[in-house]
Amino acid sequence: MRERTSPTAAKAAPRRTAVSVDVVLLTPHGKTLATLLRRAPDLRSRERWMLPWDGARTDEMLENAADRIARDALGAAPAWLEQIGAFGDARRHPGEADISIAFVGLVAAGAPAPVGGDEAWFPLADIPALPPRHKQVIDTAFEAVRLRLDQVPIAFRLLPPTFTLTDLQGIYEILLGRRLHKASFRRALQTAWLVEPTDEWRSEGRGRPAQLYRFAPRKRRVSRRGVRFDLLGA
Amino acid sequence: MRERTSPTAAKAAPRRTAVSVDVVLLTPHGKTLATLLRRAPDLRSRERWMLPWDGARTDEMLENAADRIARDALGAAPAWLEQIGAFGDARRHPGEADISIAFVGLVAAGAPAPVGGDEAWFPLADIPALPPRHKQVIDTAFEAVRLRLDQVPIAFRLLPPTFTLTDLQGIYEILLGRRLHKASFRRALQTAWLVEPTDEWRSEGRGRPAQLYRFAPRKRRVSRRGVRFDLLGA
DNA sequence: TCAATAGTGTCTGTTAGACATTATGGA
DNA sequence: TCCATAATGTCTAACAGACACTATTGA
Repeated sequence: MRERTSPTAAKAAPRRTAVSVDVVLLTPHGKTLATLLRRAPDLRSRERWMLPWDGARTDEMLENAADRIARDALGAAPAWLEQIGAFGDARRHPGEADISIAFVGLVAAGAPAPVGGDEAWFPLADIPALPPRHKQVIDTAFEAVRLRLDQVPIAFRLLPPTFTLTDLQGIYEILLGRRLHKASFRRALQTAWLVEPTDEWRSEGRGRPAQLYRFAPRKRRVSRRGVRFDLLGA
Repeated sequence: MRERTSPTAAKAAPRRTAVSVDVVLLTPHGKTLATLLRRAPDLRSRERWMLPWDGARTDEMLENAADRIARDALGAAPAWLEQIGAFGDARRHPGEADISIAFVGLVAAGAPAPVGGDEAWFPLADIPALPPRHKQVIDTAFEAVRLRLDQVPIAFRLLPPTFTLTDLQGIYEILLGRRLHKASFRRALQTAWLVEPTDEWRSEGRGRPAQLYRFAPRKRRVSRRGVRFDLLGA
């Protein structure tokens, strides 16, 4: 057994640490997601990119800082914003932050490309070389979104206010990484009372036009489901 | 649309911030969970408690800091340890930390009571007045454990190496906050290949003795489940 | 007309929960 | 013996996935 430090030793004030707030913005992009990267000034004028970030301020809530950073990068507020954790290992950060507090933000499909030349959307499969900590943060962000998918209305934040059920299913397929069964998907959606039809239809090339729906949750699921034991890794 | 700051403005080094690492240790306690609190020295010699915590050090990974704090408080390593996020709102922290990075640790049932008089287990329903940020951290910790319950073998970390299936079901019922069906629970457990029986039995008062099992996952669940739409709150 | 996509009805295998029954110890 | 708990078999309703079919547009 280890020797135990006296509790009063822990009363010492925390040392001062360099802390950043880093934001992963995600938006649908074809059959995958894209994330917004900012050009990092580089003395050797190479192409270098990084996540939008800023130093944490003691006079500002972390959520507010993340929202500010996201608005600066996007020109608009993301449709959803949530913290995914603090990253404090030895991986390098572009601002030399000891600790980075990361947020993930969702942006509805069809967002305009960032106006300046300093930010751009990159498909997740085609991310350029990044500071190591940022690479880790992006991976964690995608995983966090996937894990919360059926508890939080994430998919609807990645779509405009009205959308087709095929659009919605496509988002779920991107996030889950696998195809879903169309009839089952719609049945589950119906019993969950999550969407309501509008009186508009959208024609997409050939084929029958699809009805547009809006997100309009009606019922509170009491979730009396059994245990699932979907345990991963050990 | 907001005026956008130049990207180079974000290149300024983050300011120095007081950061703490705070640990929520959880263990089963009757029909609920208990968390370990440490006595906070108070000048007016009132009873004041807080979570075990320490200042973050720049020469130490956050996970290592949490593990060290947990070992100091417990006298032993917790069976599981995971970060639950950074808390940086205005709520007061006992060390005046601007930002607290919180971890949750699981301790198997039957852990010995902490040796010194400075730490004690408190049932979740009976937590004394705490620094506001610590109250929030404990609530978040319990919620984080509940949400990860069917993705990570959390319940098994709250039990000793061998346990009865009734013990295991009890842990799930504590974490889910509702009763489960015994036969269904055992069927799901069987098809998941998560436990294997030992050749020991345990007699608990009257009734037939229960066979002891150990956690021994055999199969990797490929998880081809459909979407569930268990969306909460909006 | 054909091709392509939207949307739906039916069937079937799986599974969760209810219920009942047997098993096995202690009081 | 009686009681309490463990453990399991059977039935049924709910549901997910497969399949087929109709509907409706553009080319």
